[in-house]
Amino acid sequence: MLSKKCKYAIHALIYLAERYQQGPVHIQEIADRQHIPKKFLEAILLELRNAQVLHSKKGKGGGYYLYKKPEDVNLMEIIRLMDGAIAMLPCVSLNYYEPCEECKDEKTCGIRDSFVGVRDETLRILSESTLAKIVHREKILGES
Amino acid sequence: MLSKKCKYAIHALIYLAERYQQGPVHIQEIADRQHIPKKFLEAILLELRNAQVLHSKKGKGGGYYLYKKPEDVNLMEIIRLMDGAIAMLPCVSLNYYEPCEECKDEKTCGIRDSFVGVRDETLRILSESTLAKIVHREKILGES
DNA sequence: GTATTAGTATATAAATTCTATAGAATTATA
DNA sequence: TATAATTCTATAGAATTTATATACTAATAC
Repeated sequence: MLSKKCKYAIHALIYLAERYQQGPVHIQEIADRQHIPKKFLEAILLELRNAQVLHSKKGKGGGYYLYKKPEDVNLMEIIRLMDGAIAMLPCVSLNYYEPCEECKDEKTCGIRDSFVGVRDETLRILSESTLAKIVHREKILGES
Repeated sequence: MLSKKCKYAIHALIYLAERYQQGPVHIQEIADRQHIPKKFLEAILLELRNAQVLHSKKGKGGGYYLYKKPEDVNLMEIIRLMDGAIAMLPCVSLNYYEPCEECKDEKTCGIRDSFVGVRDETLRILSESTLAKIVHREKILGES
């Protein structure tokens, strides 16, 4: 399951994607509209800024705004930043690889293949899911 | 990521699948061979017994043994028993459904579709991965 | 220079995961 | 029937992660 942190991040980013190139948005506004504790949201947005997904502007009229294009930010990236590995086992993770303690020998491990398959399908779908597509989808669903 | 509990369960079940229909196996033996804390393993095996995956025999000469056929136990089932939902969001879980707090309206939610896709692919692969196939795969990999 | 806003550091609450302790109940067998 | 072997039960607590709150600092616009 995704952590709350990750879900908050996704919703905040969608909110900002809907306002792409319309200037900075206050943390407080995002917090209010998406029902996210403000201080928790600050930490989340900060991480996203450090990852160059967002930029921020301090002082009056300041706030956060999407730096990357909405079509260049996808769920795979967001989840990795917030929750870390997407794979179900450390030994099949591309970005957070670690050998399994329980596992004597990776080459003769009978379960690895299954989890490699799950990982690949998961990454394929999540990387195709960009903020642009999500915003577009919500617009269409909202109209019908 | 799978919990340790779940990984322990998978390895214990593989161990028992390799000894299917060869009589009860001691907890201690499984614990030693798979490097699992004995008391933790006890709790795990108990759950699997309550779920009718294993049966047990008490007293001298007792132990645990696989009750279901190895071809009828798959990773999907084991993970659900140990860790609960497999889906990444509660609102797309088949067995552990809950509405998302963050979500105002499921019908106009732009991310649901992606996670439904991930869930379906994951379940497909995991449900195809039976203990029988895993044991068979390890045998082949071990020989080559 | 004052109000507004993000940024930083730290504390703490809450929940989950993992492991350990102690002993009761059951069974085989000598 | 006594003994040893084993599962079963209950509970406690350590360790880790997740989530939230408090208080203050730094930058910016006007």
